[in-house]
Amino acid sequence: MLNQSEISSIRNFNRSYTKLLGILNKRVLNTPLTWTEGRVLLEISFNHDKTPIEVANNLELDKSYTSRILKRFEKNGLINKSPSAKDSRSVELNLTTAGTELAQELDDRSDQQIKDLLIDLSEQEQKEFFQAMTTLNNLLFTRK
Amino acid sequence: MLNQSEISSIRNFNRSYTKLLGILNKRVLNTPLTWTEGRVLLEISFNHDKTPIEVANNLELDKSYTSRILKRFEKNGLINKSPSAKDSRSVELNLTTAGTELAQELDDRSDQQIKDLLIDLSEQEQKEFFQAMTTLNNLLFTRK
DNA sequence: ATATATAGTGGACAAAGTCCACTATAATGC
DNA sequence: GCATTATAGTGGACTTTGTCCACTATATAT
Repeated sequence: MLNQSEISSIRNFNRSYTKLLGILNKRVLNTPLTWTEGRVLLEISFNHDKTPIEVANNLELDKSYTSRILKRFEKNGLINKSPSAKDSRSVELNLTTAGTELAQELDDRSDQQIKDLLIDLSEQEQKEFFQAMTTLNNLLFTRK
Repeated sequence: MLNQSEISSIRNFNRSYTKLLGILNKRVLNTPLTWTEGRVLLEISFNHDKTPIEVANNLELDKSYTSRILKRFEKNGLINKSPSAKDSRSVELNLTTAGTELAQELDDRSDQQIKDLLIDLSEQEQKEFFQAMTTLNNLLFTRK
């Protein structure tokens, strides 16, 4: 088991990383979307005909809250809703051209943010960074 | 420079870790404090005679928001405010006995959360985890 | 056919945080 | 020393973000 000093270091890293993620996530640069809205838009972009409930479940959002976001998206011409063929209670969501473009922009910016974050690291350090992150990912998230 | 697949992996890790930190941070178990309130309490516990503005700056909180939290803390008997000797516009913050106890409890719980997180890892894996996190910390936060 | 579960929506509310204006005091530039 | 400018703390008003509940319509299970 890790000792007290190691635990403290982990908590310290978590504090720093919380702050960093907060900065990365906070109002994605130069777009009119909040972080959650951005996640919703990207979620819809991943595949066609996703339903509101799928979006809500995948992102662990309240369905009511999700409904309002989607309504806004529709109003702003980012998505369109069509009645579901399989389930007439439900609707299928798809990005409009404008929505697709915005999703692409978000995606590009998010990539760029990561690149900017690592810009000061040497090639070697970037490899180390990636290795270390992969290790954490495996230990924390990919087991069971 | 990292390639697209590596960038995607990093973004994926960040999403997972955002979620994990969100769970860890969300309403610290069995206490009446929100995450931000917890941070404020711990911040005050770090050393004596901290001023509100120091708390606000250190945690990057709005001073008005901080003021309200502190007012609540005082009302609930967690801290007391005494006029600053150095600057008569300001006050010095100190934990009461109850505040100290609660801060200790928060601290203990936060430690325990980390331990719980790692409980399923072997000794060897915990060492790897710590190593990897230390690497990230060094590369991201401890340079310059 | 009836009971139960689920999808989507909106009203009402709560929590968390921001912005602005104000008072009191401190620090700075002459 | 005096005028100007900056800073600490507070509260009002507001926004953003998210939660909870109730309701309608449809689907699924018995």
